[in-house]
Amino acid sequence: MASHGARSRSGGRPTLEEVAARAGVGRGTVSRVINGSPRVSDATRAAVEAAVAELGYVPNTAARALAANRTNAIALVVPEPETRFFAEPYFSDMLKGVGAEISETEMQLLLIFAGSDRERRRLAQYLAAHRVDGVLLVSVHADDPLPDLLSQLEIPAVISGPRSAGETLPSVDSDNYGGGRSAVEHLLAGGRRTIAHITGRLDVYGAQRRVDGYRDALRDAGHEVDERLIEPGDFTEEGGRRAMTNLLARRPDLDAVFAGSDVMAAGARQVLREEGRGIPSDVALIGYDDSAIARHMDPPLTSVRQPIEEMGRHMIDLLLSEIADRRPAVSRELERRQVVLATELVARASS
Amino acid sequence: MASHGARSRSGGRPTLEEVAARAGVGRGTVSRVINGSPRVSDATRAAVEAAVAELGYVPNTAARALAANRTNAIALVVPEPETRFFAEPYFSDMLKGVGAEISETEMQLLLIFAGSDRERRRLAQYLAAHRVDGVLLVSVHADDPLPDLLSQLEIPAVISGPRSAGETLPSVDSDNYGGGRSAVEHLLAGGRRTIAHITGRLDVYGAQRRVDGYRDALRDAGHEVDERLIEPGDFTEEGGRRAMTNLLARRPDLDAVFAGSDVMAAGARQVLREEGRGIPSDVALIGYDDSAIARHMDPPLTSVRQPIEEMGRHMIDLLLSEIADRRPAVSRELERRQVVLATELVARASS
DNA sequence: AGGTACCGTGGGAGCGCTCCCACAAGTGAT
DNA sequence: ATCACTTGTGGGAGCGCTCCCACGGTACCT
Repeated sequence: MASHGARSRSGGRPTLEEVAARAGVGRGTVSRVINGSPRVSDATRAAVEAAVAELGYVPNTAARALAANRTNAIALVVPEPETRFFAEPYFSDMLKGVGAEISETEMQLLLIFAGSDRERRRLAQYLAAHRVDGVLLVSVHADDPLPDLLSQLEIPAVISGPRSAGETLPSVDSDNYGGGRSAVEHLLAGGRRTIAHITGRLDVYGAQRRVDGYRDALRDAGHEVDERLIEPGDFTEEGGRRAMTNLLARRPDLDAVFAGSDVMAAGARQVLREEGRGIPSDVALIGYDDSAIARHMDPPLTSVRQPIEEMGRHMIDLLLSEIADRRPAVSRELERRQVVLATELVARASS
Repeated sequence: MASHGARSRSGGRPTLEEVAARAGVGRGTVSRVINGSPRVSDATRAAVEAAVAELGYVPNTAARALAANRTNAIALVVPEPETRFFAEPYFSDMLKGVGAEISETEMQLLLIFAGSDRERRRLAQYLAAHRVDGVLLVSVHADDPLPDLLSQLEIPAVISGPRSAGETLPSVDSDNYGGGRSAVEHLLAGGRRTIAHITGRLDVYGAQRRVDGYRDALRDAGHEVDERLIEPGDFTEEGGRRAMTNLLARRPDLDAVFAGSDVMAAGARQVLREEGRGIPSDVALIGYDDSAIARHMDPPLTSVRQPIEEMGRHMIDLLLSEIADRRPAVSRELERRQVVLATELVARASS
């Protein structure tokens, strides 16, 4: 009676204390059972579990987070203006993988958009407040300050697509090099000889790797690499058009084009059509991503598929283990954790 | 010295108490400033704000949630197996709108997948624990138990796409009726007379409304509605193929098709091609959603665009106001809060 | 002058947990 | 029988806030 009375603000939900009373044990014991500690006798554990079931007890996350100084939440940070990430199927597929994997755990997934400067500042505050146990970073640019901020704050993070060959953060990526190779090898196998490449934005490491794959595949097949056959694009349809136009001007004799994305392939296709080149009769065309566009293009577009959903799963796995065995930053920098998943060439009528 | 010593588990971040000490005021006063209470003198407020800035103070969310019994979080619940929602551009666009709007606030966005039974049970627990202040429900089926669970738990919720004309939950929708009408009116204006309709899944209210719009547009133009021109689809490409085949068998004289989705239109297009019907020379084709498929189809597909991003924004707005002015459920059932946004017909070469 | 009304402010109590110390009881070696 | 562990358990203290009561100070009435 000394206090202002039970505020009972929790909407009548049972607390640890009540479960303890019901089970005839102490608070600590219930906590131990809830958290799966082995230091509890079987009989006691059973009694507590019964009480939990009878009362329909659900732990209060906020109290837990406050007392234990962890949040049980991880953030997926989306650099929104990067439309590439929002492009189908990348975004939804990755989310599917992430969602599936995380729902196996007690963790909750926070979605944070870091597009505008305002949002970036908010995110920085957010991270400074340690409101998440870990961060999933997707499609980060080479010069993005976010990764550094994260390691400075010592927040575990996993990146999709390393920023460079020397990436220090754990990362999950698809085999862009192999994907590029397989596209070229497929075209060579189809008898093509003059194969052009429309690259993605070259400040994206994955796009560089695709170019590397393109080059090596040609070399390994005994072809010389003509730099005039490589034209930079920017992942957009318009960029694809422009690149295709330039390529045709420089090497009108080309008989195949490997585009660094389906969207750019769509742009290239338009130009080829306008120029009266048949696909695949005159020019074979290959895209990258295996998006809806590829399936519905006319002719249907051969494309390199990335296991994006699986990448999402791996990212969560990596991040969780990163959170679990946090050890001194020193030893962690030594063991690089990089996962690379294989791509798959989906052959269709365009090649 | 009586205690186990300062645990200092918060990673050295400043607390309210420290800010108070620095500013030379009490804890309560700092709290008032942080929460924008008007009951603080200007001088005090300035002092506190200075201290906050100097110390780089960021409030601890968990402590706040625990003390105030609210979470400052809202959940976006995604019924994952509903591939329709995951279809481009629906998902990413809505997320863009939701993300943009929520980043204007202090709220955080949780993404929860409720596909499998396991996930559903987890969600129920989650909600029972009142771990979010409100819920955004997308693409809910007429028989989904979730909405009832939410109102039972008295958790504010907003639904995208009402389940029926008598929807009791606040909802945001696009004008499916008007969209259906505009498609048909466009075809009529183009001189088409025998207009077929491939519907979406009719257990989706929006799909029904599109049919209603189709019917009324024909009637209002003085045409009779031939039920043989209406064929149920299921939003899939294969469903579109099947429906188109049936329609051609029944009414080989049709000169236009309004498909309830772009994907179904893509299926219909294949069949029309196979049957040697020219698009739009013999048969005009219209889709719905204005997805990437529509833009890249050959010929480019006329389609009805929904302002999905805007819908996302409105959903957040509705939900926040719902959370803000929580009042007795009785009075809230009376005032239905339903927002309907206009669609836009995007004319392309297929019609 | 005394009363009444409000400010603005300080700080106690408590939110529901986890952490950890203390302690009883049991086990085995000496 | 004594000592040293180990195992299971209870409960105090504290996490960093919000809520709300209490209280001194003004301002305005009668």
